[in-house]
Amino acid sequence: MALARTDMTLPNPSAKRKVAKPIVRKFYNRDPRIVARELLGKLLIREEQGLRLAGRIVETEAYLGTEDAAAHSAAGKTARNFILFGPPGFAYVYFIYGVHYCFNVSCLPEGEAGGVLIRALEPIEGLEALAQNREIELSASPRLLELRGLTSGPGRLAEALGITRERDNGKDVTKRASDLWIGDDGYLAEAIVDGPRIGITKATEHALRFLIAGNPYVSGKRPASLGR
DNA sequence: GAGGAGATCGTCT
DNA sequence: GACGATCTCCTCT
Repeated sequence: MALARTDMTLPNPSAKRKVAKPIVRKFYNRDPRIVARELLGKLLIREEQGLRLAGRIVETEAYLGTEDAAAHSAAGKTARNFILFGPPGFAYVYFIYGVHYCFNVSCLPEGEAGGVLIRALEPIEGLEALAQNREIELSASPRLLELRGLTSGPGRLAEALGITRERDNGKDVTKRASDLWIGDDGYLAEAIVDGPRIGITKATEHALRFLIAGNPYVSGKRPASLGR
């Protein structure tokens, strides 16, 4: 696994970017392993009251269907996980450890379970609002470590974007009309690495975690060179 | 810097 | 009643 680079530039709001377009549903109508890999570099966007919060997806995990012991869908369809068995391109949000929400996107055709967990984002737009949602006060010129704490982890990014089960479970992320959607601004993730999923106890032998090599905003243990 | 434990509650058996 | 796709704080080295 590649170590994170430390010379990564901080988000530059004035940098020229293409306008993000929603990703079509057929993108999600594929094997979660492919979707998880190709979602890297895309934008997760929350729009509310004329304000846009956005982060670039830098880390994902694929969860397969009933054959994947670590997936919520392993035991079959339940009141909680029915979104995973539905059509592709819909948000599956669940509450974990009594504290955190986690955001997934459903994959595969209706009737087949599969999903991709979004594990980490690189903050791109609405940094102050993201920090406010996390109850973190950013300094005037925030350092990498401050920004990293906003969205490096499933629970953190959900909190930063104000994602909850009540509000977002079942939302269509292929439609801009949703206030939570996934867009493509043409960014291409150059180097992608994979490895075992983390935070699980079953089916740990599969390399179903994908991340952009060298991106400092991924979750997990921070590289020693980044400091505490 | 690394590792461990507690928090806290929805879901499933 | 047990467990969990996490995070944060505290202690130890």
